[in-house]
Amino acid sequence: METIEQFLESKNIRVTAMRLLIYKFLAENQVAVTLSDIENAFEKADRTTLYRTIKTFEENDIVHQIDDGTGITKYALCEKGCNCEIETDLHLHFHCNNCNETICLTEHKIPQIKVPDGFVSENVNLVVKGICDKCSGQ
Amino acid sequence: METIEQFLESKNIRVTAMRLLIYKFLAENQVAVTLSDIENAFEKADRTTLYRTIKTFEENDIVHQIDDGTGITKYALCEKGCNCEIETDLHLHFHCNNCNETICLTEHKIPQIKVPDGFVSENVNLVVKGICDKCSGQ
DNA sequence: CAATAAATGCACTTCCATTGCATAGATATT
DNA sequence: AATATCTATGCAATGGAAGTGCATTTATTG
Ligand SMILES: [Mn+2]
Ligand SMILES: [Mn+2]
Ligand SMILES: [Zn+2]
Ligand SMILES: [Zn+2]
Repeated sequence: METIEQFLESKNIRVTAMRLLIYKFLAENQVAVTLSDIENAFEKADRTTLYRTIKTFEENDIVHQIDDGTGITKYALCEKGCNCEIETDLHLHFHCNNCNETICLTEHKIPQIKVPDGFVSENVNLVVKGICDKCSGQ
Repeated sequence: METIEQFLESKNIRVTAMRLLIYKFLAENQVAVTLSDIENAFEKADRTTLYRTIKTFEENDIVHQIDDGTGITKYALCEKGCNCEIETDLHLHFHCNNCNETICLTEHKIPQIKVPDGFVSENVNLVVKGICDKCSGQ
């Protein structure tokens, strides 16, 4: 069982208190979070530090960015076995129009999309909007 | 053959010089344009007017908004027969990582996307990124 | 023509993302 | 251990795009 410390070191990222806290925060949240969400969770920390921490994570394929169409960038931990380095994030994202939460549907891979002749598809962003299970359920 | 004037009137939009110019500009461009693109094309006009014109078009299903992941909203004319009022834009969009242009692939409809139980899909945003025909071709 | 309504232009605001630079903290080197 | 070196953090400022309030111009109506 790999600790977070070991995991970060394996990515050649220095272990700091802040990074551990933010990593744990992301791990606790099953939904994608905004920078403001992180900011609210760590009011003592500076916004820039949080921003740069998440960028460091992103550059090292620890988190992936999600553009769910709200205009605010969201972030979520990559799955364990994900190969962000090689291929881009292939699962789809769901944005709830009711509670405004965005979640990774990591089980749901994006289908192969046909593009016209002459076009080369490199990656695909697929966001489904609607009502999430928590909001639709009773 | 319907003129632009008649078309705007059919949508209960007053015909103004500015609106005609912007409509023509959109019709000339086969690619999706940003507000800045329009601004550059009409340097004499005020940004707010351009902004509000495009919003008016959007509200009346003359143009649709495209979020291609660049962070900058783009707009394109709706197809003639499109039923924006009823269903959301169902075709996919292609963003070229080389020339940065985004185009509507109106022929390519978005496939039915399965979502997990409890989730309700209301609409889907699908953007394929890669290399466009102009950039890949020789 | 007067009264009314809509479109335009200017200024300003808000929100989020991003950067420069100074400082604190950690690592490496002697 | 002391110093030099590098990295992470914090603060302040910037930039870009979207959006709004209000005055003015322009069009429409009676
Ligand atoms: Mn995801
Ligand atoms: Mn389109
Ligand atoms: Zn919900
Ligand atoms: Zn291209």
